[in-house]
Amino acid sequence: MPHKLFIVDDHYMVIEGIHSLLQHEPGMEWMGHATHAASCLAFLQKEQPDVILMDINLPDMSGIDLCAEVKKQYPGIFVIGLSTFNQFSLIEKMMNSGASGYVLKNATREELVEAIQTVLKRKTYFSREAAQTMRKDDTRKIVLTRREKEVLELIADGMTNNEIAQKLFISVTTVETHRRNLLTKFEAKNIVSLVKTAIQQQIIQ
Amino acid sequence: MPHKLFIVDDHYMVIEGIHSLLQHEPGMEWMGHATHAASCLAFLQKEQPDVILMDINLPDMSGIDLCAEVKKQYPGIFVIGLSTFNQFSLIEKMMNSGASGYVLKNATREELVEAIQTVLKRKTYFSREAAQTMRKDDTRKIVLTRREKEVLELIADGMTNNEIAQKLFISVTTVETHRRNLLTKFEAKNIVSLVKTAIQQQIIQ
DNA sequence: CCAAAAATCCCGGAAAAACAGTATAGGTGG
DNA sequence: CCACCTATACTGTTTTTCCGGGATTTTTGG
Repeated sequence: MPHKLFIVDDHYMVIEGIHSLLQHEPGMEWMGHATHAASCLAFLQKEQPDVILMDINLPDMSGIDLCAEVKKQYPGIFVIGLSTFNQFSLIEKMMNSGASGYVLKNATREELVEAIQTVLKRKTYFSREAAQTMRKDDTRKIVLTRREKEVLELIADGMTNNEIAQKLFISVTTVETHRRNLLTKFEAKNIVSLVKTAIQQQIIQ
Repeated sequence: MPHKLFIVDDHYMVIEGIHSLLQHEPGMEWMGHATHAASCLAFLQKEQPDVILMDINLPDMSGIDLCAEVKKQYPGIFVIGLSTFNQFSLIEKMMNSGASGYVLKNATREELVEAIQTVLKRKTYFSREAAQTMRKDDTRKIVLTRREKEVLELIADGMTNNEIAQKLFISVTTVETHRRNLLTKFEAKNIVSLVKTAIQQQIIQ
């Protein structure tokens, strides 16, 4: 029985490209595609593939959330994340949503085939460059509490400690403490450089 | 005589996808592809296409710089920018490098064909969403002087006015003046929010 | 239930940024 | 050649951040 494959990506040229790359691959059945999350979920109500290749940047929902939803409703489907971005934070979030693998869009046909075959064996697959990113992990993870992230976002919006205190109905000194803890966690010498690295590391937008 | 087409993109699936989408299009000859800037330039020394579809994110050089180089050496070749990102700054830079059009990667086959046909008539083409982005241009352009950008970068790295003054061999008060001018230009209430918008608008990295 | 983590709060002082107001030298382009 | 932009520089005041010390209460997970 051939393994059924489905792809979710908003780029027609990528869908067409993967279709073309895999069309002569034995043991794989092309079930079709969706260009957004909603149509993907609608399709799954009727038919279920064995593997979904899922882009992270979709117009209506992030691939990360879509993956979590799919795994919740259909735990048996294996999801492979597909993205241009070779970022630790993205790969990590995708895997936490239950994905079985992550493939960059510069993957070769061979990598694609290997990814699909590997996840079907209930193993995890990363394309070469993605695996490299996961290995080095030089930017060791900065973990913020809910409140700290909230305060950081307001700081990044240009609010002063005083304004933040009023907005959150807490004392200025508390805001000041959060600010100091943030500086320690980021090992930053001031808030400006902190905000820069927070944006670069996708901690805030 | 069919129009010769070449594509530069580091994503095999995109190359394959475009090839597949355009293979039955009459009047177009597929010349081949390159996955990085160097091999593109090498190819052009032997043969020249009429149109190049050029990705902006290449491993060895930005598509923006590659486009400028290609147009300098071969002004007769029409370049169409190709990218995931629908950002004003990118589209603008690509057009300033001499591109004739800009197509997002979510373009349909019809848009691709139209883009190629349009640029061959020496006209400019934008895919639907890219055109939208160019039209609204709500973030009216913030123009910084060379020195202001230099100072801004140092500020964003967490340096104080004093440190910057020493580094640039100018007075602290001069740095302070630059800082004030930056705040005025960005209409920001402090440097933190300024740095945030500067990163978002790709003015700094 | 209890320890750890998270969130809250306080003082005081030094350092830096923000704000207001001015000014001058040098280069560029119409 | 003259207006305009750019880069430079200064004085003084107010506001905000940064840093040194704490401390208490609430929440959460094993």
